[in-house]
Amino acid sequence: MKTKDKILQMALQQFNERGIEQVSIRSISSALGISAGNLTYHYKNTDKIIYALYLQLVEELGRSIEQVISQSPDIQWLYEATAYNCRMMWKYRFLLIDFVAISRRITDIRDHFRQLVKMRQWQIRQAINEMVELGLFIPEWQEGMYDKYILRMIIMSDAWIPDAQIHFEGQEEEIIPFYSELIVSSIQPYLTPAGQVAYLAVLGQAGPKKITGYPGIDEINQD
Amino acid sequence: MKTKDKILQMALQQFNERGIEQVSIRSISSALGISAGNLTYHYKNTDKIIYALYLQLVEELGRSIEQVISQSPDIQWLYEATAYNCRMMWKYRFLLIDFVAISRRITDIRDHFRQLVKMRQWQIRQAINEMVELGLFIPEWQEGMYDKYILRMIIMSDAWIPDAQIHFEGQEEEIIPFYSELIVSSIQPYLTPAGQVAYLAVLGQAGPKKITGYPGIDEINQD
DNA sequence: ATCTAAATAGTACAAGTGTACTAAAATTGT
DNA sequence: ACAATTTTAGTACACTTGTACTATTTAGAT
Repeated sequence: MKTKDKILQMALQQFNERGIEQVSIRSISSALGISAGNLTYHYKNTDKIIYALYLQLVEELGRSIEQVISQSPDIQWLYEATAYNCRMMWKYRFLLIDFVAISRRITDIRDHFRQLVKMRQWQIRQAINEMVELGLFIPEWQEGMYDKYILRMIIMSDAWIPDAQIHFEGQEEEIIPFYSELIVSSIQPYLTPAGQVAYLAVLGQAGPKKITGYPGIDEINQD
Repeated sequence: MKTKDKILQMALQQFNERGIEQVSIRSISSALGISAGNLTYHYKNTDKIIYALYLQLVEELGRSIEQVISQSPDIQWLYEATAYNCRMMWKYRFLLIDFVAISRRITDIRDHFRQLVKMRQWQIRQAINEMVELGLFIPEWQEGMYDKYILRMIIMSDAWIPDAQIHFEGQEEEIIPFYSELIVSSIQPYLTPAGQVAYLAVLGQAGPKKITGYPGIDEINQD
């Protein structure tokens, strides 16, 4: 593996584990057993590394969109797209955890991200429109109803990561399925009876119906 | 005003404007025109200041809960409680923007916050149960439906701040009403017809029905 | 008025950071 | 084989940060 890739790999690991403030050119280089001078040859500073990793994330997200845009959307598709997105977000979670700080330092990222969100909004909107046609989603009975829903969904799809970081400790394997399902479950009240059936079928094969493991949930239901 | 309070005030301002990494004992003290040595006399380091500000937030949030817990919940109550929370969150927004970084540095905050979330979950659960009794919310027709909803709502009530920070620039006055309504609007599909009426009545007096201003929303609806 | 504690200023230090620079080593093309 | 380029190591510097410490001023109590 090229040094340049090894740097990105190690940087990603350290960013995710420690947060961006605790990672420096020296911490990465010493972990890799290379000199700091060598690292600065490849990446002038940590901001350049962050930017490179951001581009990686965008590319990986884009790849999923291409894959998925060909077929016509259904509940299964929605679930898988969400799960895939969650996995990618988790892989690059430091970006979302420190996103405001990062976007303050690297304004290119903020500008690009804004575009990305617009694209995602548009794509989800198209998918919902199609699924209304297909009789899976109920028609929009209040103006702006689905726009708001989409916005909440997009915010949620970034926000679960800080939440997971705070409330889960250790048990990493459970995190992705838990939050994937939590996010997808927000569609439930917008489904037609036919959509409900499809949703439950997907859930039946993919995940549990009851959320457990999240600290606090179980205690609520005891009484 | 006591120096100790002036420090907190200035620190809050700088934290919100620059993010925690860009604020130091020296930046605060020089802005106040006092010596760094003096500041360390009151607060040993920035972490102590952050913790003090966190306690302030918790106290202000708690005050709203007390006020509100006496009366029986309705849609109006839900809206006002949400708006009040949003205002408080925004006032201490740096805490939520950098929450993961902060909770890594000050583990007391993380532990306390976990408790706080549990409390909020429980309170919302009680309120929803009551509003189901009152015929405003539909009965829970799927196991765990409201638990998931509550969790999404709580995540959202912290997550809108980073989103606002990225997508809004300048126009601060619009932010709170916009996101308050976005959060509250998530209840809509869970309302009974009677609940709908109450919800629309509250909206009519408090905010616009259509979301505008959020970059991207308007473009979606052009076609 | 004086004694004591609180509050403030100022200085010094060790540690860490990005940056710039030089020189050696490795790789590549011809 | 050799020249040119890329890659690597190492060093030095200016800057910032938290921390510790001393000395001075201010305020309050008796």
